[in-house]
Amino acid sequence: MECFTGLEISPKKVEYLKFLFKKDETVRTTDISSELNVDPSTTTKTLADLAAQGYVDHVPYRGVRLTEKGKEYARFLVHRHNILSLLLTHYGLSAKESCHEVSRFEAYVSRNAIEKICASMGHPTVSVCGKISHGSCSIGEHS
Amino acid sequence: MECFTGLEISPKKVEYLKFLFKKDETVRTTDISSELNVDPSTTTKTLADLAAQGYVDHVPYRGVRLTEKGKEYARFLVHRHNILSLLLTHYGLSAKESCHEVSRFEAYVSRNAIEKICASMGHPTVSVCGKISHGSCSIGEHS
DNA sequence: ATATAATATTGGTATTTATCCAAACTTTTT
DNA sequence: AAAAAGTTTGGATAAATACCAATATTATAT
Repeated sequence: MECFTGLEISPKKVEYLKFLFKKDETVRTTDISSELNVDPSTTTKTLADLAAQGYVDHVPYRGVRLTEKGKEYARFLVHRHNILSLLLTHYGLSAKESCHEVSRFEAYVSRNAIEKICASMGHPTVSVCGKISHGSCSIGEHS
Repeated sequence: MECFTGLEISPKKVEYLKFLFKKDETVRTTDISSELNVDPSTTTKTLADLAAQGYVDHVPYRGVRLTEKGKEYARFLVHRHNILSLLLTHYGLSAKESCHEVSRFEAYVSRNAIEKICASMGHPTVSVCGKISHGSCSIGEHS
């Protein structure tokens, strides 16, 4: 557990995992493709990478789902997105702007930074892109 | 003037321009290479790209310097770095951490966001990585 | 002023991330 | 079972980054 920096996967793969987390069930290649606006063959290939890294289980022609590791990681990814989006709204960006802005750079923000920002904000529970859970923070960890 | 989004150049090129801006004179390939820890041949090639995009003038075997466009752009790049670094220190990151963290994602933060953040902070004049000038903001523009 | 050293560029190659298309394959539907 | 829908494979491409070896240029030293 908790042995990740937040920088292990590429920007696009972050989107895949966040989507998978949101769906919380077995998802089909086409679902991902239409959500992310990429060719199904691109999805298949990306899924192969994510499976090789242990984030998803992919059964060809059947579907994908997050592994336990993938779930834990995706929980962090969503949390990071929410914290950063919330942060930007504190500086005059609209909810939509913040969310969009964050999507561009979130993959490069470390877990360490997010934990500090989150703590500094008092572990907020609501963001502009949805509720915030703290399962990936010090707080909320089943400790 | 001011017709850029802040997203026109890649992360590594941002570093080249910031360095060139800092030196503020003709710089040699080797200077850049040792600063950025890349092979001189890599520098030469990157410089060719930057020249093609109009940010630098490169005289082979002689050196590089920013064009006017490059200077204006680099001014923004430095400003962006400073604003973001300052921002992170407000959330419990040390100066060094902030600077390092920001270096990873700054290339993906838009000018629009920076202007809003800067305004929201009251156009601060000191950051953790140096003084902040506002030549790339609404404020400070010779208007 | 010329050999040598230092610096820079070119050409070739590689990796990572991301993407598409066409063809082949599997599953579902009719 | 045939057709349609969905998925995967194979082949290609592009951008960003980077290295090495070879070549070219400039500077230095004698």
